[in-house]
Amino acid sequence: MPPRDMPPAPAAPPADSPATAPRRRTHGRSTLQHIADAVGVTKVTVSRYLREPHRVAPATAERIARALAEQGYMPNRQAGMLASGRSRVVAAIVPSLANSVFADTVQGLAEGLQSRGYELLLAATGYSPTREEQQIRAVLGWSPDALAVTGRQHTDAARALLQAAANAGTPIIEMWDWQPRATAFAQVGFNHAEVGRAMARHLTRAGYRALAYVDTGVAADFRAHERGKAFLGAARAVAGVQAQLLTATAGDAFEAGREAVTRLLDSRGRIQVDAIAFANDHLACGAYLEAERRGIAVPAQVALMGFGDFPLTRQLGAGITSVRPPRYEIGRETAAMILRRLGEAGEGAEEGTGAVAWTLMERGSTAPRRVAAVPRLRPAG
Amino acid sequence: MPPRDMPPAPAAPPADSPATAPRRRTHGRSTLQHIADAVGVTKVTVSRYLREPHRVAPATAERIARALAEQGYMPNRQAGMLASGRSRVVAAIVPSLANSVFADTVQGLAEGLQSRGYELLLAATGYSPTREEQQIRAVLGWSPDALAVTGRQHTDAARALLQAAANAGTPIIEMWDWQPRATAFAQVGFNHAEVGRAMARHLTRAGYRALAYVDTGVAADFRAHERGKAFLGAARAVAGVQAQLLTATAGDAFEAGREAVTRLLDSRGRIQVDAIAFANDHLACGAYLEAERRGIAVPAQVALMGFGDFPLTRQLGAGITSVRPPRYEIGRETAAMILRRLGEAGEGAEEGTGAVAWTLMERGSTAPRRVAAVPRLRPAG
DNA sequence: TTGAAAGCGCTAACAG
DNA sequence: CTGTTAGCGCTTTCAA
Repeated sequence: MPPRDMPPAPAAPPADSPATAPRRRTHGRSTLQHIADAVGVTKVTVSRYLREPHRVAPATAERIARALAEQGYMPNRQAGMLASGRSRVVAAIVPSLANSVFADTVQGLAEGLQSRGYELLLAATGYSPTREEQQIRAVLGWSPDALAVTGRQHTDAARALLQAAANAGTPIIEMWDWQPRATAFAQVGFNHAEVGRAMARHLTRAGYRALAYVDTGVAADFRAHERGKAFLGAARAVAGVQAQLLTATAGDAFEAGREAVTRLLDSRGRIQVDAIAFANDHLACGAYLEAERRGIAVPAQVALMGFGDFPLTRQLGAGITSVRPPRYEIGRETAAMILRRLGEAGEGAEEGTGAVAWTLMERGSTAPRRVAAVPRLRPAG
Repeated sequence: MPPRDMPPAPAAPPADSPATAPRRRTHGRSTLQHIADAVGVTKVTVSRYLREPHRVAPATAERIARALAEQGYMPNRQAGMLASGRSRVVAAIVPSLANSVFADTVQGLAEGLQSRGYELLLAATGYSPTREEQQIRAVLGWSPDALAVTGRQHTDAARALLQAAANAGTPIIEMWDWQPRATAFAQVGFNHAEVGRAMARHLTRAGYRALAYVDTGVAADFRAHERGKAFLGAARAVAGVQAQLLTATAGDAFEAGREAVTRLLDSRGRIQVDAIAFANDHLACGAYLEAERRGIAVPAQVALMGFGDFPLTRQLGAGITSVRPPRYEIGRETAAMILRRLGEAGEGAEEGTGAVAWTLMERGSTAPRRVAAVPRLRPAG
């Protein structure tokens, strides 16, 4: 009874289809109708088997299963989405896939989502707000069940698109940032101003007094700018501490870090600050290599710290102090929050605030300065 | 005449729709029908305006344009795909987005494709063949217009899926590898055996005689294994040259590179080979740092070379010699090949072989060995 | 436990 | 230049 196993060539005219007009074009793939014809049921039953197997008679189920396997059936997601209105797709937009920081977040997202049968649609903006707007527009065309974007800075048009989607019931999550005052959308991340302050505190407490923050040359890395601003504010608030701001050149981040160091040298080639914080670890590592080349001791002559906790920070010298952002955790928590809002909540279904913890990884590059180096800060007696 | 501008709330029952049965559920988004109602035409005209604007009367066109903007219309891609049978989506499957090598390829792909209005659907396998199979299955459900995968090693089932898709007319491209004998699918990449041989040749010509190849600990990085195999073969074919194979530990690649160096030390802490080639630059850089820590001079006591041309290779010591793979170019050429096969060929529409050139970047870490170091290879006189 | 009917939003002929 | 007709492959009531 089960007919030929050639997928797209049902032997007889399908009972359920208008026998008069032949199928217009079939893309070579087996459809529910083909399976139904092979088994001798209607496509509804096959569809039901696929979604709620227990609601189909065991005997029928078995024959359907066989036909499915024989024909190598693969569901057409477009059709499914169109009919059901739910896509089982979550879209995520990140600045750059080449940045390992976001790659880890995406990894966490993918793991959390794919375990529940959701597909991940990914787009990168290259740190360009207008490109982000385009990408938001593009992915919304896919009717994702949810959308995760990076940060809280968007063009007005992008914001409008997000707001419209949110109003239509699509969960929108802003990743990698976190503000205490609730914003228009859900957030999963941490507060970058807090990190900037913590970096300043770490250096001042270790006894450093002449500080610099080297910001990234990437204009649209708003979070790095925010850390820098907070760093400077917190540093300058400490008595006896000076702090200056530099902006790294664009291009190769290692070179930019090297160059930042050379810009901080005086005419006799001596470093003018005693500690430098960087917007990211690439810059910090480049700076370390330049210091090493010039015979500037780290941290004896200058302390260095970065952000991102890249593997290389553990390899250079006595280690470069860095802040470990919860990159993977942001992805996981975003996935969890999306699933919750989609009503797919697991056990611990409580809605969190979306705040995720970061850690300051203290390494040799910011070892406490010897007291002798800051004599004037202690009372003479 | 143009009615209210509330998108999903057409004032009157749509002229073109069955007025008896109300729309079942509308996802809050404006549809072609809404626009048509607002303008007073049928949805076909609106659809036509979207695809072939010049075939619509200027007056109508302008009113449609206005309605489109007012309602913030966004096409439903699922519906479009289902109706047209073409998705304007190209899927790509890479081992890892965290690996900058593939990130660049994806970048090239995205640029080449998005300029022609194609969307990129991305999936990562984590270097797992079974995961690749799952991902292939998943993305094929989206009916992509083309599919690019990485490498030529797939599970049998994956190969069958690809073959079926290819038979159904979907262009399938294997990226990052290239075999002279045509394989089942189109290829865009380079020959890794050739690279391995070139690496061996580079070292032996520079006068190194005791070689090692440190392969990656990632079991499914077949291309690295291939380079290693060819490296050993070519090295051993040279008179007086010895070559051994090591496999790096898994985990942090810098640490693995360090560890490889320690494994190559004799009991007195002296390095037993005079040159090491690595499966990738992370390993090579880790090795350099370990050599530096131990006071082993590079290249005087040991030469090092890697693969990938990562930025860090330009920063350490006098530079680490590496092979620059055409990462971005592979993406671009894959895009071009796909567009050609999809009949969207641009000017230079000739089908190439898909072979893309790599470059050996010679740096200080493999400077030619002084003659004195290999005395026994020259005739005593 | 299964089926019939209707329709998701859009495109593709073919008329007019 | 515009409309009519007929689906794309699947899900969803509602009946049987």
